[in-house]
Amino acid sequence: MKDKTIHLSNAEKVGELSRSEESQRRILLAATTIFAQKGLEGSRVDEIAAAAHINKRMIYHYFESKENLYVEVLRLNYTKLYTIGSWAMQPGTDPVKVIKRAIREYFYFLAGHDEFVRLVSWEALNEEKYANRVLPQLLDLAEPMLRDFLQEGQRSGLFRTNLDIRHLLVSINALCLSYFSRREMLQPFWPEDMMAPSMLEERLAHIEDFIFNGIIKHGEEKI
Amino acid sequence: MKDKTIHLSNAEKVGELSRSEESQRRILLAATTIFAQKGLEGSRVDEIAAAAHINKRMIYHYFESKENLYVEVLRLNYTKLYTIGSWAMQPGTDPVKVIKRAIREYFYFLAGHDEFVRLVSWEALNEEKYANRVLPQLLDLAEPMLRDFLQEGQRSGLFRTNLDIRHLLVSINALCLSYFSRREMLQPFWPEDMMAPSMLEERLAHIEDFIFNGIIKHGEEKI
Amino acid sequence: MKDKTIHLSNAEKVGELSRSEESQRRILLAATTIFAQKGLEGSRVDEIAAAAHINKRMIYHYFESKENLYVEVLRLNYTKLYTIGSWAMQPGTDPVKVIKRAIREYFYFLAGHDEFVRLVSWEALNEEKYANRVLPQLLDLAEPMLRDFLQEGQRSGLFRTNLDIRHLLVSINALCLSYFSRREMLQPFWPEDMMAPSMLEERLAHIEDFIFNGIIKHGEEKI
Amino acid sequence: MKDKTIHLSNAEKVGELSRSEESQRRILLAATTIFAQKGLEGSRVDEIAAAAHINKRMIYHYFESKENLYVEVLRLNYTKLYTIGSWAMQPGTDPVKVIKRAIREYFYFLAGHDEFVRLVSWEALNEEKYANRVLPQLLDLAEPMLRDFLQEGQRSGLFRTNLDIRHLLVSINALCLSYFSRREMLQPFWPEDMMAPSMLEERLAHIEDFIFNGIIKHGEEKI
DNA sequence: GATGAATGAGATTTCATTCAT
DNA sequence: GATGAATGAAATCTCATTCAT
Repeated sequence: MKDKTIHLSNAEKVGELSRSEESQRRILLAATTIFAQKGLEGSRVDEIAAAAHINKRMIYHYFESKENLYVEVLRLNYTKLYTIGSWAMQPGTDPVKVIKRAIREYFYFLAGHDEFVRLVSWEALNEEKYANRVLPQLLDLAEPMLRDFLQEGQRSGLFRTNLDIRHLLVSINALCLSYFSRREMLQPFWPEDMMAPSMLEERLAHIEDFIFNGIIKHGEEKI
Repeated sequence: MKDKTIHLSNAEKVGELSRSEESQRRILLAATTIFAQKGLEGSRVDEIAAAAHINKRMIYHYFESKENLYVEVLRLNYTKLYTIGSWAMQPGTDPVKVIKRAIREYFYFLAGHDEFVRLVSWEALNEEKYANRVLPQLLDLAEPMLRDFLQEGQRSGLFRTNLDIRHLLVSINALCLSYFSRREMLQPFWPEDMMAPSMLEERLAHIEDFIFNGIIKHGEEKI
Repeated sequence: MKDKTIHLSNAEKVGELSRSEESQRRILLAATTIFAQKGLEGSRVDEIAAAAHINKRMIYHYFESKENLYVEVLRLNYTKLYTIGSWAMQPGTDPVKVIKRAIREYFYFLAGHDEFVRLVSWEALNEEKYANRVLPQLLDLAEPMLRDFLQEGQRSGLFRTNLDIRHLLVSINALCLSYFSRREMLQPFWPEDMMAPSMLEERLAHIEDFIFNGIIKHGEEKI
Repeated sequence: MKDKTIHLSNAEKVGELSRSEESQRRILLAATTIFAQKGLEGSRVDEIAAAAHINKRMIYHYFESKENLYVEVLRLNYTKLYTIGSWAMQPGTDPVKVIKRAIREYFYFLAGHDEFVRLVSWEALNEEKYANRVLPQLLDLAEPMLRDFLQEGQRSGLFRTNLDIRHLLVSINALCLSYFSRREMLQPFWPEDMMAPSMLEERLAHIEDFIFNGIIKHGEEKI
């Protein structure tokens, strides 16, 4: 009951999950969907149990409380990004290509993981109360990776020297995330489904353009 | 009870509010604070009544339901932005200055209205369910203003011709808003209080820089 | 909600209780009966609400939790003994009469307050966990009274000098209380209803006999 | 499953217990501790299973229900007193010594068996509901023994003739038991740990003093 | 218009017990 | 005989809403 991470039983290290592990995974998946949709307060344990096809009692057996389950959902989903991250930030010869690739990976991760986008948004409103039980460990893991990646970008002379990396990261993140997190509101103004491949590529192109060029016609600057 | 907007009674058009109007205003202010903090689900009618120093029954008298009160809170706060907006988007001779000024106004509006930032974020997660009862009217009012403003920007040759205005608006909004909406998470990485005047100016400078220049050193582009 | 003691409202200092006070009193009376019967764990809030003819919600409104209600029940009932106590330990000329009178009062208090006997017994098993939230204040009030009473007893030469007052009190209490607290088990061995007046007098006589042939200096007996 | 007393299997009448018997004994011991501490309602089957290092299912296998297990715990522990009793009530030449010895044995049995003290107290509050499933048989066994013992006391002229034996037994029991059952409450008023050998002897001395200055015919004392 | 008391429906959590292996 | 997973019923507690004055 102490250690909530799911261990594979000896018998079946590969592939198959024990009955208990399978149940826990079902609960986590159902809870991810519902918490992402309705937030911690708005979600009902009954609903999660029904969606997981399991008796409500088992949720308390495995996760001790609704709140705790929520934290585990965060852990599971935040970890996914970390996993993608290690892949996305691989070095390469062309620094522009390297950064474009990282942004693309991140963007499509968000496109493919609506629950993640929403969980992150709930947590922003929760003042990261629950995420803070999970993030420190993940950041410890991710930080060296990210640091190397950024240093490489600077060394290669990609970033203008007067650019504050902190602000840059906040901004890139904002450009990617907001397309998804505000979708409900923006969709009416869009020519077609914002999740259509062409629209996604369009947004990504805009982001790249925006990042690499700014909005002003070159040669016309007079700031 | 149909029309929820507050009309001044004939007797006191100027300045003073009747007892009833005063109560309604107190409720709306208290509700703004609490809904902004905890969202619709997370807020308690009892808490709002206590904060408004009014009997809970009165909330139902004036607003009929918690949900309805929430919608009125949205209306009140969204209207504030509209009011600022008319001022921020005034034309001028220098198109760069005009747009910088608009961004600055918006940025400092957000800086000064944490409740607005949060209400907008809750609504994004609510799939704009409640905001949709309020936004159409406001957008009808705001749209011509915004359209004129953007056309002026394009006519003056400020925006690169291949720039999609929709994306541009989404991006500018994202760059401004995310600094505030993710503050809780970012603060630990910041050198000082993110709301300190110097930090706000720094962020604004970054946004302008970002918008007008992109991240790459000019002359080095090879995309 | 802070102060759980029941204050009479200004309007009706004498006799009548306000609606709210009446409800609280009904809850406390019902809870006394049920907690005395079944203990904290064994009692159901639903049952108490039904017995008090009130909505369950009000119990939480007035008392915040089942546990807290239990503590207030203890306070109410323990206070009764304190009230009796001030009357029972009045001084007099004949020390033997004085002490007999005190014992008689205590004994008949127990006889008439089965709930008290049981509440005290539950608390003994609860390791006085809840009583400890109540007793300190009551003991502070009762102590000087008791101290005077005992000193008077000693000054008058009633108690043998080698008698440990602490043990004496424990013993007198045990002799009185056990008749009631073990009644269920003893009744089968008794000739008639243990609560019948004659049986009560018989027990009291035994206790006096037992005590006075124990605590009095030999040669001074005049019972 | 009808007869809940534990029979030794033929194979191992002496010393060793079979696996099954060992399990049952472990359950009974764990259950004794926990039921004594928390009572029937307050104890959790899970907790007992954990304490007995056994699967919960086995408790149902051997004892059918929690309630039934509780009864068996009572049987086991009440039997202990009966066992001691036969030893404690041995006749002797000096009737005063005989009775003092019996009281001492009983007193130290209680001192050494906190679980017994508590189980007896829970049962008093349960109105002997569960004990009644166990006591009749034990009393049948114990009664002749006790009767002989008391008759011997009377024949030898130890008890004053006007003494009601029933009351006397209740009183002696109360004097011994209350020291332990009210310990939690009394301890603060005691000079040192109430279970310290010296304190126990002090209490026993008080009891004897109390009893013998009470029950013995005057003029015959020779303590 | 204003208030304090009350309520019913439903939320989270708990627990003795049983199934399947 | 033994085990881990599962369950249904019921407990405590919560909250938006309404009654009575």
